[in-house]
Amino acid sequence: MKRFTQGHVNSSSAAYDEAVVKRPTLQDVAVAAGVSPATASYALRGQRGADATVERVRQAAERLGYDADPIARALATGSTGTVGVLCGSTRDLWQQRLAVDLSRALMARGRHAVVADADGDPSRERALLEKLREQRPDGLLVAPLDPGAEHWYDVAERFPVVCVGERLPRAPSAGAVVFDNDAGMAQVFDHLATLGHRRVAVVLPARPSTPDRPAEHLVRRHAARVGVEVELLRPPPASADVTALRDHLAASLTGPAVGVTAVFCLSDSLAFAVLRAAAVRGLAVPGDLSVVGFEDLDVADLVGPGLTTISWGTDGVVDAAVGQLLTSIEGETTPVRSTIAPRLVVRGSTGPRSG
Amino acid sequence: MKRFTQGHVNSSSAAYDEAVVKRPTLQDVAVAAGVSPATASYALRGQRGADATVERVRQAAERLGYDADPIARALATGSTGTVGVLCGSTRDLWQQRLAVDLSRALMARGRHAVVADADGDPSRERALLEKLREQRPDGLLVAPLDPGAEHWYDVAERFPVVCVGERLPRAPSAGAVVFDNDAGMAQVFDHLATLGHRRVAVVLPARPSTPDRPAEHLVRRHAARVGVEVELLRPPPASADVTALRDHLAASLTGPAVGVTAVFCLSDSLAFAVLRAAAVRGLAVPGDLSVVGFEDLDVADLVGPGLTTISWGTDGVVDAAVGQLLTSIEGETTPVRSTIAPRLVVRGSTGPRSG
DNA sequence: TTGAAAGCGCTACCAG
DNA sequence: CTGGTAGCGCTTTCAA
Repeated sequence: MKRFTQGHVNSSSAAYDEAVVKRPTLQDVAVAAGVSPATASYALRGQRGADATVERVRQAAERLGYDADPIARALATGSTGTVGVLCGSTRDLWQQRLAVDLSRALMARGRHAVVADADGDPSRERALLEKLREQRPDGLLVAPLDPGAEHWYDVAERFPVVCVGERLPRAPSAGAVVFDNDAGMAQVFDHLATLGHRRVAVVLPARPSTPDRPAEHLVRRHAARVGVEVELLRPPPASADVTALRDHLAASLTGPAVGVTAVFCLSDSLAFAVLRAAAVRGLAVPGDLSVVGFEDLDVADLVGPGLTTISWGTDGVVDAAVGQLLTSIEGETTPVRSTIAPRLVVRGSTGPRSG
Repeated sequence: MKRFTQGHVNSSSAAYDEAVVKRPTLQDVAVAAGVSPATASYALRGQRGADATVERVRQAAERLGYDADPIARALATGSTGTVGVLCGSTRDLWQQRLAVDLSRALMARGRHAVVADADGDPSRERALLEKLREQRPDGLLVAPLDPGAEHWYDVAERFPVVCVGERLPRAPSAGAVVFDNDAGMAQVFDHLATLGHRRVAVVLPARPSTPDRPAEHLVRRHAARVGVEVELLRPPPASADVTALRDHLAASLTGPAVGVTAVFCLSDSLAFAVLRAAAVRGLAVPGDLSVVGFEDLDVADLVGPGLTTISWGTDGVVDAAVGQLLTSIEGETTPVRSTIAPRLVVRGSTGPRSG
């Protein structure tokens, strides 16, 4: 068994344990190649050196199975290659997907992500932000629970930050990837109005502090434009629990939202909850109730049936976010905004009380 | 704007830019507290020192807003606090969930995860493993694409490794969290047989190299036990694409699997594909076809309808995996095995050609 | 109980 | 084109 040691040499009788081989260092490579550490360092990074020397160093490194210690490199250069990803809640399938996709994209670009999940709790969001900062990331990608919070300002002043799905009003220096909600809602309301729906419920995600005024405003404007009556539903943040949320919505369906023929949800996870609520109430979807989601998860074609959604092209979001962040890390200072365009995916929604 | 610098002091005219404040170091704290760096270091970690001294150092640190640089600490101690998580494919919703849950659990335990996703490609699995190793993680958590691959041996010899969902036959020193497939399949076949199904198709996940003999064997044994005839379906690895997989299975439904009344899928993602295939063929689920999944995703209650599943308690998996890994990192050398027990979740599956 | 000093492995300056 | 060397910020030994 050949095992490289890490850490202090004094840990156990390492030097005398033939099973333990010290991991080769740049020093070792330099000696093996008959050059100085400096030369070896430059050579391996292709920064300078005569071709012959570079080749010799490369061979030596290869032979020893050397590769640079990223920790030591990070300490020397001050850049860790790490990007912090902070999610509001990976219970939300869209964010879950976002988190893994961002990880993958970052790794493909030679960096690595450290994902933190606030799990719906704003105070945890704050704490995790602190933890991520301590890791000295090169930048931060956030899908905030509470975009209006004060702490984003400090963070954005110290690290390149790109925010996904929102703007950070308190942190003008942060980049952002936002959805063209205006266009998306236009499509949804046009669709519903065309089908003949006159009264629709709109389910807004709960916000820990700042209620989502802009979204609310857009909803009202578009509803008015196409002449449909809206009933705003705001399930409390507490109902992150699946059944609690379902029951809350089921109650709404017999209360404030009684008689609506369509429900427009501002996230797919909310749409799922509405589908569950409809099942509880014995309402057929899309027969009795048309349900529209505002994302487009892979499973959207299976649930329901007939969940119509807005697709925002996740790939575009990931590319834009990672792209922005990396240029920002590489020195660009002016914050950028990318906007993602919507595309309506109709899956068998119908007009009111038809089949 | 007050921005801490990272990296070499010589980068730009840092010293003369009043907007830039150098992040406080242990040295600074030591000076402020009137002690040596060594004393400060010990004091902050509560390792030694007179109470008064410790308190003084604490105050100084607090006042300066100091917190230790994890990079420097990692270099000095040889332990990075990082755990590599390598997933076979986060396209699979179960693994996607696993990845984020592991990240969360690790962070809660004071470490952080770097997740890599092989995305269904065994050669990428190998490459990513290499990348993760270079990060000098304290340990590795893997959900392998190809458990039989050679490279697991080397890795397991050099790092604490815990494998979830499988054993690594080539790496006896690795820990494992496995599912009690025997019990799970017993439940599934009992269930189907009780409902009166006589002929069921079983969809096995494609393996890049080693075909999953043990699973196949279990299937045959349990099928024989309850007297049902099985038709094994192995969609090719190439059909990772959603529609390709669906079409492949739809073809099977009119080919080898014609006339089956139930389909048992060894993962929920496969079950989803079967549901799509059934839709293509115009088969009602669970009326014409009962579908059983071998995981229990959160959305399982919505798809279908009536997807019966085996629940493996994700929390248990995560706890076991992280627990094993951390004790292994902390010095325990003997590999552990945890086994997760199954629980059948029946959602409206029916007997053959009934309603 | 405290401190001086030697690393950890690499990068980058500056001189040769 | 190359090499000495001074850090990066922390931990840990060993002596006081």
